[in-house]
Amino acid sequence: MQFRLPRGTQDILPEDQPHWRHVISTAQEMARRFAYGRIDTPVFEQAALFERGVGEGTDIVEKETYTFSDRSNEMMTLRAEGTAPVCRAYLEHGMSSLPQPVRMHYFCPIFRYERPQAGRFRQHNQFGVEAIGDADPSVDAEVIDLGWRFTEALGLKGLSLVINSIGDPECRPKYLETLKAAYQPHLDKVCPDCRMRFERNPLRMLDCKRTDFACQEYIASAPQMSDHLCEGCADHFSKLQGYLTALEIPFRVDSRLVRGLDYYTRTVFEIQPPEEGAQSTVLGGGRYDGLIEQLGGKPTPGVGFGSGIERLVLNVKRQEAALADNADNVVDAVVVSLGEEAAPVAAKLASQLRNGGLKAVLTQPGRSLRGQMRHATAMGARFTLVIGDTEVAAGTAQLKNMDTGDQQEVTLVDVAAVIAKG
RNA sequence: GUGAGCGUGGCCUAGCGGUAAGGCGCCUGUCUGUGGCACAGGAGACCGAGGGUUCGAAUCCCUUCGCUCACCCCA
Repeated sequence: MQFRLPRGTQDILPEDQPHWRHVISTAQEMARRFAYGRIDTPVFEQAALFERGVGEGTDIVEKETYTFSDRSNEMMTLRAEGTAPVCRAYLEHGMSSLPQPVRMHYFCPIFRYERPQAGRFRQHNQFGVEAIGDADPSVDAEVIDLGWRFTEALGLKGLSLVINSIGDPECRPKYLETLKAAYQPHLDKVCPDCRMRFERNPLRMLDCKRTDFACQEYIASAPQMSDHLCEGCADHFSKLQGYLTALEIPFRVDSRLVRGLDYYTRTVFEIQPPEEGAQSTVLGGGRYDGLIEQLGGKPTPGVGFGSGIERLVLNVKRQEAALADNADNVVDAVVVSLGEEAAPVAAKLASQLRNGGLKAVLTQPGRSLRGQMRHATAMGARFTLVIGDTEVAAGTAQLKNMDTGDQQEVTLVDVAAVIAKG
C-alpha cells in the first residue's frame, strides 16, 4: 500500500461514529446544563502562545509541538493544548467586561509529537471547559462537578476522582526547596529519571513508579505539599473539599498528583477509569491563576479541564456502556430496478424518498433481482421497492417489508407515506 | 528519546525450508421478476520492503520500514 495514515493519527470509521456521537452529545448536554458556551479557536496559533502559556521547559513545548514557519516566516504551532488559546481569546475579545467567571467549552483536535501507544496519539480530540475570572473554590468544584457528571453520564463505571493542591507562587517555591533539600543527600540512590526531575521538575519525583531504585522509600518519607501550603491555598483547598462533599462527589486526595503544564496553581485533579493501562487518565485539569497574566493580561484567575475523547470512547467500548445505536446500519428503503427503462424511474423514486426525509439507496441497475435483494438485506433495508417494466407502465412499485416479507403494490405517489407509516 | 513484541488477500487466522490454506466479508449461480438459510462457484496475496544462506525461503540470518505495547510525558 502506498499511502498510510501518519503515525499517531487514526481514521474514525463510520462504524465507530455511534460511540463518538454518544460521547460528544453527552458532553454538549453537560456543557449546556452548566451554562458553558461553546468556543472554537484556530487549529494553529502563534508559536509563542504555547511557549509562554504552557511553559518553555515543559516536555510539551520542548519536544512535542508541531511548529512550522509559514510563508511569511511567522512561527506557528498546531494547537498543543486547549487552555492557552481560550485564554488568548478571552483577552483578545475583552471578555473581562462580561460577568465573571466567563464559562466556555470546546471540542478540538490537539497535536503533540509523541510516540503513540494505547490511548495516546499525535492527533487527539479533546472536550474541555474553562471558567475564567473567578478564584473562588466553588468554581473549582463546579468544574469538577461538570467533569464528574459528564463521565458518569457516559455510563462509565468504577471511576475515581483524584485531587490535590500544588500551591501557588507564594508557597510552592518554598516547598520545592524543602523537597529538594530532603532528596539532596540521597540523589545517588534514586533512579536516573528522578535525578533529572530533581533539576527540572521536582514535583514529579513524587510520582515515580520505579521500584528498582530507592525512589519509593523517599517518596514515602518526603515532605508533603499539603503540609506546606500557605494559608490562602490551604483554605482554598479545604473549602473545595467541602464543596465536593456537599455535591456528593467521591474523591481522594493524592499528594503525588502533579500536572505537566507550568501554569497550574492550587487545585489539580484527574478522573481515572478502573481499567489498568498506562495512559488511563480520561479527564484532567486544574486552576491556572497565573496564566492570563503570563499571556499579557491583567491578573485573572481561571480553572478548567480537558478530556480525551479517544480515551473516553475506548472506555465506553470496553465497558460496552454505549446504548445500542445501530441507526447508521439501517436504511429506510432500497430501490431495485429491472430493465433499462426502469432504472431512471427507480433513480427518480429514490430521489423523491430522500427529498421526503427518508434514507434511501439505489442498487446497481442491471444486477439480477436476486443480487439486488441480497444487497438490500446487506444494507439493512427496512423496505425494498422493486420497479420493473410492469410497474413503470402502471406508475407503481412493489413495496416489500423486509421484516415481515409482506409485499404490496403501491403507486409511486403513495410510497413515501406508506413507508412512513411503518 | 529508550525498551519489548509483531508484520500472510478488505478483516481474522493456519502454514515455520519444497513453491500459499481456511473462516468472515464481497460477487455469481442453484431460484429466466424477489432477500435473510443452505449448497456450488468466482474475484482478491509478488506472504511489509531490501539483501543474504540454500538446489529451493512466507518459513533461517542481517538490514530497513511499519504497527503494537511499555517507559518518559500526557487527554
